[in-house]
Amino acid sequence: MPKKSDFFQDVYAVVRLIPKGRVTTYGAIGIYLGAAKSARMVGWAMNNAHGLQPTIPAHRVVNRNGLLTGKAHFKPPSLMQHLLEKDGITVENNTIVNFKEHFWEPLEELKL
DNA sequence: CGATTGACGTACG
DNA sequence: TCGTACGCCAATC
Repeated sequence: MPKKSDFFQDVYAVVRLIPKGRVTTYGAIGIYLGAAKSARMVGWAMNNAHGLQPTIPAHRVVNRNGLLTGKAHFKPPSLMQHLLEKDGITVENNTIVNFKEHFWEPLEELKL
């Protein structure tokens, strides 16, 4: 059977591997997959991941600025911030506080 | 099948 | 520092 774009599957795998209390960026995932310039595809993967199983912690994936750009796609939109705070992450003005400290880079954690 | 859109990021002025 | 332009690739219109 032909398998679908491994790119999307890989995105889901990486997002699922994000530890609790940590966040990453679309660009970081794209770089890890070897598609640094295809950060948009990561976003598309999330869009497709919405509602699929296992649950994808997309709330831990934000843009490079630490801004919850995808919060509008959650149900309700405030759910994203809620989940992040539940993980111990402070969110203010749709932006992660101390984003750099919470940043989780797949290349450093998965390269092993 | 062509044009537009999109949960991004970088480059340029 | 801010705003605009472009690239990237898949899905949608």
